[in-house]
Amino acid sequence: MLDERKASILRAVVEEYIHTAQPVGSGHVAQSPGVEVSSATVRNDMALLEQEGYLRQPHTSAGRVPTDKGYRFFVDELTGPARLDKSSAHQVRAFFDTTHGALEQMLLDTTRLLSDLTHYAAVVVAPAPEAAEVRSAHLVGLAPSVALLVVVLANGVVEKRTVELAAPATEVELADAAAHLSANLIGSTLAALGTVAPSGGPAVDQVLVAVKRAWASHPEADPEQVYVGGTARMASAFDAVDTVRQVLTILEQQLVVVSLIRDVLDRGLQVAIGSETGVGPLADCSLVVAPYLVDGEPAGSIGVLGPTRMNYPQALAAVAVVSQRLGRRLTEG
Amino acid sequence: MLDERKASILRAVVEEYIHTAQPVGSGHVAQSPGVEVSSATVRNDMALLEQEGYLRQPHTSAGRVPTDKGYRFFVDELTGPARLDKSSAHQVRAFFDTTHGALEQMLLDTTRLLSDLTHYAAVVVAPAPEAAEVRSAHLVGLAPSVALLVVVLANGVVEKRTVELAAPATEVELADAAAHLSANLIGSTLAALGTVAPSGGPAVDQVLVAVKRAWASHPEADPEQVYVGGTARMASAFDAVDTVRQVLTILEQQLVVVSLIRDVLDRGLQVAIGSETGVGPLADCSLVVAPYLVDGEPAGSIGVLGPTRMNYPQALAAVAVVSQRLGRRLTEG
DNA sequence: GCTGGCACTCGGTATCATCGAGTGCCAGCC
DNA sequence: GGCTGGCACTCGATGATACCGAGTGCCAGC
Repeated sequence: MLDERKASILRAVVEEYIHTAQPVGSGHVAQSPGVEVSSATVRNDMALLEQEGYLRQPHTSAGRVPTDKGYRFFVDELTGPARLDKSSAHQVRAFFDTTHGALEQMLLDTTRLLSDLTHYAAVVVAPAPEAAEVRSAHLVGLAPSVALLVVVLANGVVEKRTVELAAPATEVELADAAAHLSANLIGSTLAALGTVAPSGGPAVDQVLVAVKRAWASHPEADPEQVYVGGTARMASAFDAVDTVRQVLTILEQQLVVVSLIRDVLDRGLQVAIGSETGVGPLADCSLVVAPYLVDGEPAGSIGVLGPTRMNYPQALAAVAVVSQRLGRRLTEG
Repeated sequence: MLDERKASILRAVVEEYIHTAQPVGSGHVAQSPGVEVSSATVRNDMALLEQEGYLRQPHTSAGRVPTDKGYRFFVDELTGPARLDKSSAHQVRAFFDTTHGALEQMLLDTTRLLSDLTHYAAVVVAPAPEAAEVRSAHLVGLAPSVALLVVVLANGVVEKRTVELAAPATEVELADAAAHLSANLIGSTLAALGTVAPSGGPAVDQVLVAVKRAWASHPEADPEQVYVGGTARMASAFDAVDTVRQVLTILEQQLVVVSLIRDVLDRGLQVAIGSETGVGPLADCSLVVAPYLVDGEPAGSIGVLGPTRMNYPQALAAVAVVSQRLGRRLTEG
């Protein structure tokens, strides 16, 4: 696609621009290691690279800046699998060795870790509760005809739903219904809730119907819990306050974030660059994502959001390592 | 403290500055309703107001800007209890009439509501779990010597702790321990957990000891859950991207936010202006807070964080109304 | 004690020249 | 043919200069 020299020149432009955030001129590129030709030759090639859409000139007679396509080529072809530097690797290890407590807290802390590693904003999508095995189910009365369904999953997550009963139920009836639910659900996933058979007793069945209805009406009360951290980093990444505002607005919409990440993963990508995200306000942002596996199955995903001129090798390495360690940690339980 | 005319002039400066974000000159003030003197007189008074610390001149021969002390006087003496405008009041009512589902989601949505009403960032501190009555307690085995303590509170909150057992326990032993806990806790608060007496059986007692230890080591795994919303609004409030970054950094530190709010309330204040917050990076921010009552008892608090030149009457009204409605909604259950 | 008048300040804006990094192009060299 | 040095050109950034006007402090007078 690109001959070797053009590729080297593109690499030099991208790396320099990531470093300085200033348009890169032919002189600098000619002096880069890996480029052994004169600035005039570089100029010719840069003009071609611009024609082919890899580079862009902010103004006539300024240096060149990579386009999304340029970054894409850099990420796909010019960047090998990178390793985390020593201190970062140590930081990751220390984090997963010492982290403790509830899953939710760990996931939130993981956004901090990722953000510290990369200096960009970080997101962590929690494991889908549907995938985990049920360990126990309880029904607790809160008011005469309001109960709370509490389901404990094997990974330590607790799911709950408010259940509005058609008629008041006694503690005993609730306990019977819970026992029936437990008997049918333990060992399978929450998805099996829809197919639980009636138990026989009318009072208990009334409760079961209400439980099913409560579940069906909010199957995803946590539509896919997502944790966001390091948003303040976005303010360092851009100097236009309006860009910052737009990006923050996106990050506040959990639904958008989740579907964005899912979409990127569904396309088989690790990185979405600028307009590839499909989200207008993120035109100047790139997203690096990775799923994490629990018990060998994809459970959730993590990601890093930064400016398009992000340090891709570093971000990719950080996301890869953290997703792997997080998966391992959650598999251990 | 300030004679009537000076107060009127200060009011005019504050209101104008809140509106335009530009230093206010004597000419504009003289034309304001409520000020019936010439600009020369206004100038004299403004010089005095500056000497006394209510106003500040960004540069010689520019207009005046209120100081923290100026805002403080405005808030304390010049601003009566304001009412929410019609559409906002309607928005609040509609929100609390239609909101449903889990407490957590409601509190998160409340930050959206407050942020929409005021156009500033909003925080909601959840009710302290210690205060709520226990409705049921369960112990679920996750691994041979790991169990999960799940406690359902009367307000629908579910508290959980991972419990590391000294020795493996059977399902029956866990159930016995849970029954013992339930018997001792139901009707009182979680604080009573520390004083639960042994049950007699050694296997069960082993579990009880582990439960107490788990609770004691993370009494506040949710140190005081806090929800933050509308952070993107901070990017509209300031034009220095660095100020935005600093404020966001603060908002990301839940502990800081919680203690800040608590501190303000402890001082008996509704509003903390600029340096009154005691947090350096918030020198250009003001915080408007209010507690909300559940069953007549202070349960949690809500707040709005904006620039010092915020619309105080509006923010105070919004916070007052929302805290009241939220408390009522949570009291109903 | 308030006001109109006046000299003064000084930040913001516009104009203009300069500078220099960077470009495109071309003739010449290997 | 392809690379290179050279050259004229572009144009954003920087800085000097002037100007404008909103705003001030002060003072004499009503």
